[in-house]
Amino acid sequence: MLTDRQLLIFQVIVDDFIRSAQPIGSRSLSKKEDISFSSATIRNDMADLEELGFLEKTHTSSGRIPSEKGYRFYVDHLLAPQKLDQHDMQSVKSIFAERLYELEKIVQKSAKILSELTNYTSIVLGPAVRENKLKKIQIVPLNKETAIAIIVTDKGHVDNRMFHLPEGLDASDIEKMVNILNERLTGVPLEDLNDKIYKEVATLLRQHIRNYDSMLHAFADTLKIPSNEKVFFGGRTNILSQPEFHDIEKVKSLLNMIEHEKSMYDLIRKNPTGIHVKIGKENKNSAMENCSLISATYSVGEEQLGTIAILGPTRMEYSRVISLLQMISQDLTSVLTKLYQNK
Amino acid sequence: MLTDRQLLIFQVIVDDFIRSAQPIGSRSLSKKEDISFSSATIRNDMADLEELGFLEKTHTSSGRIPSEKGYRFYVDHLLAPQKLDQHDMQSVKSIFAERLYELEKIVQKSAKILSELTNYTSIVLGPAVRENKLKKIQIVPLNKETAIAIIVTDKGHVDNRMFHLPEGLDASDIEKMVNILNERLTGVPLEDLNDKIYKEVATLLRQHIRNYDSMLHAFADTLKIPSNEKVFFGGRTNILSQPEFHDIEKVKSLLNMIEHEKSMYDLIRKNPTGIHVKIGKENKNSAMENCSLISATYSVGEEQLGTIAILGPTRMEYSRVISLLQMISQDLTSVLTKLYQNK
DNA sequence: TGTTAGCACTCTCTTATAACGAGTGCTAAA
DNA sequence: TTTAGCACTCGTTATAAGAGAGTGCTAACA
Repeated sequence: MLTDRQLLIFQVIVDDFIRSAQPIGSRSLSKKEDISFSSATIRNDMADLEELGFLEKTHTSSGRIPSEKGYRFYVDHLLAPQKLDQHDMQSVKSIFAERLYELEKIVQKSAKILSELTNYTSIVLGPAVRENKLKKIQIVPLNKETAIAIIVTDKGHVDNRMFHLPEGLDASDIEKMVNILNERLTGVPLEDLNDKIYKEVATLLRQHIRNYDSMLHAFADTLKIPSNEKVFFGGRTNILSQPEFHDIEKVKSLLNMIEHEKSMYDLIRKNPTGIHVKIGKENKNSAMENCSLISATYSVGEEQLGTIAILGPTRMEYSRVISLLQMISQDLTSVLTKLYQNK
Repeated sequence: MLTDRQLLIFQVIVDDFIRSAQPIGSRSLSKKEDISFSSATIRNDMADLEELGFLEKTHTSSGRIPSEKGYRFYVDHLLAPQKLDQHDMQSVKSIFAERLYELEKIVQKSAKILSELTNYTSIVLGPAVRENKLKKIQIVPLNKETAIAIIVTDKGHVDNRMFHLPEGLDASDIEKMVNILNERLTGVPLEDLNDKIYKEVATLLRQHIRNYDSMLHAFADTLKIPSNEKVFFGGRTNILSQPEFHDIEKVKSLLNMIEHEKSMYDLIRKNPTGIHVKIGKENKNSAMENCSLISATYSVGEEQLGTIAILGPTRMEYSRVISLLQMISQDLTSVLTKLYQNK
């Protein structure tokens, strides 16, 4: 469909625009090293590329910029897997240099490094806790009225909830309850805990514990609240240094969206394993019209754990960002697998 | 020093500027309802007020705006304690409407409501965990190599750290250790834990536990890391809707500063009990030159727990914000005291 | 037939100029 | 002491002109 020359021209336009953020015209293109045809020839090809929907003009007599369709084509067909340079490699490796045992810390540091390297905003979803399996439950009474339930999962996540203690309960009741819960619920995924408690543990509890009913409800209720999966950000305001966002009005809705963690979470969560690129309006979100989102998943063994993503302008350094994400997600996966695979 | 008329003029100028963000001149002032003198008279008084440093001009023939010194005078001497309107009152009360047991949740909700009411940025410091006292320690082994230490404090704060298990340790060792730790350390403030362990618990541990040395170190090391006190924000980007921050370059450093939680923490932490107003350069921070920070503390009983603050432009609604903070900090204090005072 | 040179035209951006409006300081009169 | 009047200042807005970078189209060229 496209001639080699058209491909070359298109590639040079995209690369140049990603660098400069300025529309590029036939005359300046013709002066480039890699290009040996006249500006008129280039103009003809540009007209063709525009007709195909790969290029756009900002006004009738301006240079061309890539369209969303153009970026899509660029990402799908023209992206040579680029090698990261020395500095990028080192920075990524530095994430794992310290001995960090806590998943959250590793994930947080990844977000920070990633945003510093790219000058875009990074978003990292912590592991999906709901699918973690219960390792241990503990109940610590604080005073006569309240207690804290502490839940530890097999992946080392710790969650805690305060709840109201019914009256007339003594320490031995709580101890019994904790024992029963641990005996019966260890290994159960967190999302199924509530169900399981009512179906399998309730009758057992009834036999051993006074005031079983109100205690069970108070406790089970706190389990219902989904533990909010954590979202970590790096460089939330990096977007401000991109020239396309120099207008406050344009940034506002975007920054608001970034601040609202829940919506970012929803945006990224559902991805299947692998690297995904969403360009401009492909993100079904008006605040992100001029943004692209590149995401990668990380896992422990076969089990997909979380997602790591970069949010930047559509004019993003796709090649480099993809390489970076690929590398980090691989490293994360292998480190975490080593840490948590062996039961 | 100042005549009544000058005071009146000054007050009207400040109030008007806080509303409109526009410099105000003698002629428009003279048209105001409360004012019955000619523009020339006002001009003379304005000149005096400027000479005293309370007013400034943006250029030679512009109207006047309050100077920082002016705001300071306004806050110190002209601020009538204003009653909050119905809507504000209700919103504040709504923070405590739900039965929230967890301190963090309450504090988080306060930040949210506060930023929504004021359209400024709210910053709330969670309780100073370091001063909490140990209620219970628990160690949950995850696998052969790692374990999680869980620390519960008397204020219901839960902290957890992963650490490396030395080899050749079995379950009974850990159990013994936990028992000893709980026996000896309950009631000790978190910040003293590390010290106390080496001084008082070490010898005891040595007698009962194999491999005592490496275990103790691994464990005590994780305690050393100060639990980062949490900072909650509301309306991080609200500042963008203030006209004085329409210029991206001006906002950038400010937003960066807000994103860097540590520096915000340091900015607010040290305040003594009560309400404090820092205007413009009184905040020793160049990014906050054009901002004011109003902060209030909240407590449990006599013990000061945390701080709640509002960051806005120097042109802030001082009166209303102060009233709001006063009210929230009182309510927070009384609710939390009720929750945690009774041991 | 594909490529190139030339030319008229378009649109943005910058710069200069003038007019307007809100404000000021000063002087003199009430 | 207060007020009216007046000349002056400075930012803002509107308008016009010119430069610069680009385009599309036509005609010549290899």
